[in-house]
Amino acid sequence: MTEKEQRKATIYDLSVKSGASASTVSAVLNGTWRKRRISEETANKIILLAQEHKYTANQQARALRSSRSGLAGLLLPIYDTRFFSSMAQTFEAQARKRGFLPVVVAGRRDPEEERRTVESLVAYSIDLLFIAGATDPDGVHKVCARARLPHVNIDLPGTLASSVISDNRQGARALTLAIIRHAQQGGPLTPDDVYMFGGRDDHASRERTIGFHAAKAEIFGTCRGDDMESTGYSPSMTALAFERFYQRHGRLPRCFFINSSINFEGLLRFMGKHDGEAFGDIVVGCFDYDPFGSFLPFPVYMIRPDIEGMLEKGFELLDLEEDAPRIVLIEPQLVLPRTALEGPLDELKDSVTSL
Amino acid sequence: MTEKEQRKATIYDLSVKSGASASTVSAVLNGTWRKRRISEETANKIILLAQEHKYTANQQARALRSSRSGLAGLLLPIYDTRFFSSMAQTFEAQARKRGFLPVVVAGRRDPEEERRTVESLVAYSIDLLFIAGATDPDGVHKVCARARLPHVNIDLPGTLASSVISDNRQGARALTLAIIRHAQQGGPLTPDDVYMFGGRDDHASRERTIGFHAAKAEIFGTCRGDDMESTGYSPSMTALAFERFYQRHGRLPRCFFINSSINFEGLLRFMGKHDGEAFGDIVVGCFDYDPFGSFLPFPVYMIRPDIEGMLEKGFELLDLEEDAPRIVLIEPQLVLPRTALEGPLDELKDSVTSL
DNA sequence: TGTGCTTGCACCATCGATTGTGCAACTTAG
DNA sequence: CTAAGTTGCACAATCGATGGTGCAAGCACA
Repeated sequence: MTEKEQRKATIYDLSVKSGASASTVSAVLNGTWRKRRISEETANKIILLAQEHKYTANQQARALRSSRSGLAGLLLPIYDTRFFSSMAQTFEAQARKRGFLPVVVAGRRDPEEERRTVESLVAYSIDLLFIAGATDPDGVHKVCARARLPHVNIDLPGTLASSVISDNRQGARALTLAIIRHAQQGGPLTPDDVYMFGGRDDHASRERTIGFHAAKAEIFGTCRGDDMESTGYSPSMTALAFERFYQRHGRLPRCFFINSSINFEGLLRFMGKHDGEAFGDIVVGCFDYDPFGSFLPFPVYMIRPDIEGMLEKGFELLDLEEDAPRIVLIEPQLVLPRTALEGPLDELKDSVTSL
Repeated sequence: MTEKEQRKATIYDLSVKSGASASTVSAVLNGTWRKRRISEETANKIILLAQEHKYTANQQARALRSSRSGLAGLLLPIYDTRFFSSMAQTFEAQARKRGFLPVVVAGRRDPEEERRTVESLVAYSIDLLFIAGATDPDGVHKVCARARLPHVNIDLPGTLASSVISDNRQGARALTLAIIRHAQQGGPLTPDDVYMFGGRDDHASRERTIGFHAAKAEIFGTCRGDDMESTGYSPSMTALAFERFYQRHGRLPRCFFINSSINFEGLLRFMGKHDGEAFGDIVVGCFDYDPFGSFLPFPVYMIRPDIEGMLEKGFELLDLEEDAPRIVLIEPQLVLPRTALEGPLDELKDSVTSL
C-alpha cells in the first residue's frame, strides 16, 4: 500500500486516508495551516501520511490557482562561454536556494527571438526573469511589463528596468593599466602599441572603451582615436581583425585589450593559422575570465565579473519592488596571468578519490 | 481595445468576443478544430482575434488538464565546463525546435540531490528527461519510473534506461595513440612515460582506461598497471596528483592522458605553482574539448564528444518508446593541437560589425 | 412528410490546489 | 444557564484549457 501507488498522490487521496478535508490537507502541506487554525495533531498526521505516500504538490495546479508558478527565468544570449555558463550555474543555485525552479533560455542575440523566448516563458507564468545580455533589453522589458513579470537586467543595462552590471569602466581601466605596465617591462611603449579588439555598440563596450582610453591617457598623457577594432561578439570577425592588423603591420600589437572571451576565441583562430613569431612578445588583457585562457603561452590578464554578487543583488532588487529603475555597479576582479581560480566545481562533493 | 489589455487574454475572453464557445476557441487554437468539425470560417475569425489580442495559452492550465506540460528536462552534474555548457546549449536548441521549453538543472554529483532535483522536475510534470552524467543514473531512473517519465541517459550509461554515450574506448585509444606518436618524435618512449590522470570508478572512466591501455599495448607490446592516478572529477585532487608525481620524479610524465577538462583544470593549478621547466616537453591528451585548452604552451590533443549527435539520438530513442534499454555509441572527434573549432557561436546573427 | 445522416457547434465535467467563508462544538464570562 | 468569543475544520468557487457527449439545423432520399 505504501510502495506501489499507481498514480501520484493528490490532496484528495490524502484527504480520504486522513479523514480530513482536501482544503485542510492543502493548508497543512503548504504551510498555511497555523493561519487556518488547524490543530497540531491533525497537521502531524497529514504530514506523516504525505511522507509515506511521497506526496509532492502538482505545481501546475498550484500555479493555475495561485498564478505563481515557482519558475524563475534567466535569459542569456548563449550558453557556451565560460561567463554565461557560470552565470547559468550560479543562477541555478541561487534560484533553487530561494525555492524556485530555474529555467535558463537563450535568445541567441536576436531581438526577435529574445522576445519570442520570453513570451514562451510568460506562457508558463514564470515568477521573475533575469535578463543577462539581451540585445534589446527594452524590447524584452515591454514583454515583461505587459505580463506584469518582475525582471532585472544583469550585466547589460536597460533603461526601463533596474540593472545590475559590472563596473566596466573601472575594470577596463585596471585591466589596461595592468597590461601596459607589464608590456613596459619589455621596453618602452608608444600609444600605438596599445590596441583594443572586439565589442560593439553596446553599453558594456562603450564603458570599456572609455576605461581603456582613460588608462592610456593616464600613462601616455594623450591618446589618439585610431586604436580599436570593433568586431561584434563574433570569433570569426575578430580573427579577421587580427589578420588585417597582421597584414598591415607584420605583427600583432605589443599589448592589446580583448573585449570578451568570445572575441578571444578569434585570437585563437588567428593563432591556429600562424606560428609563434606572430605573437612572441604580446601582452593580452581580456574582459572575461577563462582558466585555460589564463595559461596561454603569453601573459594574459583577465577580468572576472562578480557573477555571484550580481545575481545576489539582482534578487535583492526584485524583492524591493521599487518602480524607478536604477543601476547598480558591481566591481569585477582583476586576475593575473597563469591563475586557475577556484570555482563552483570545488564545492562539489566529488572530491573523493575512488582509489 | 487591442492595445491596453489588462490581463492576459484567455479562451473565455476570446469566446465572448467571437461569439463562439470556449471549447470551440480552445479547439481552434490548439489545432484540433478539424477533428471537431469547426468551420473554416469560424476558425479564421478566432485565429485573427487571437492574434489581435496576442493570445497565448496558459500552459499551467493546459498541463493540468492534459498532463503534458511541454517542459523537457536536462539533468547535468554541473554547468561550467565547456562540455556541459555546450550540452545545455545544444539541448536548449533541440528541445525548443521540438516545441518544448527546456529546463536545465544540476545535480552537483550528489546522488541525493540528483534525486531531489528530479523529484522537483516531476512535480512540474515534465514530459521527458535527459540524464547527462548522473552519479547514480539508476537511482534517478527509479524516480522517473515511479512518475512514468520517459528518460534517456546521455554520456554516462545506466542499466535500466536506454543510453546514448560517446565511444569512450575507441576515443581514448585514438587519443592515446596520437599523444604517444607525437611524443615519440621527441625521442624514444617507454611505457612509464605514458600516464593517465583523473576519472574515477564510472563507466566512462573504465572504458577510457581500457582504450588507454589498449593503445599502449599496441605500441609497446605490453603494459604494466602502475600508470594511472584516479582523482575523481575534482580539479584540486588532480592538482595534488600532479604535484605528487612531480615530487617523486622531478618532472611530469613525457606524455599523459587527462580524463576530462575538469581534471585538466587541475593541471592548470599545478602549472600556476610551477614554471615552465616542469612541463617543457610534455604532450597532453584530454578527453574533452576546450578551445583555450587547445592553445596551451605544449601540444594538447583533445577529444570532442559529438554532443549534437548524442542528443539527436536521445530524442529519437524517446520517440521510439521501446522498453528494453539499449546503449547507443556515438563516435567522438579527435582534435589536433592548436585548433579552434567553430561552434554554436558562429551561427549567431551577431557577426555584423558596428564599424 | 417522415427517417436518417451529416455538419457545426455548445455544454459540462475535469485536472489538483488555493482560499474566502460559514458554522458546529467548545470555552469563558457574567 | 445564556451570550459572546474561540477553536478547528469543511464547503465550494475558482484558476484556464481540454475533450467526451449531446443536440439542433440542414440535407438527402424514399
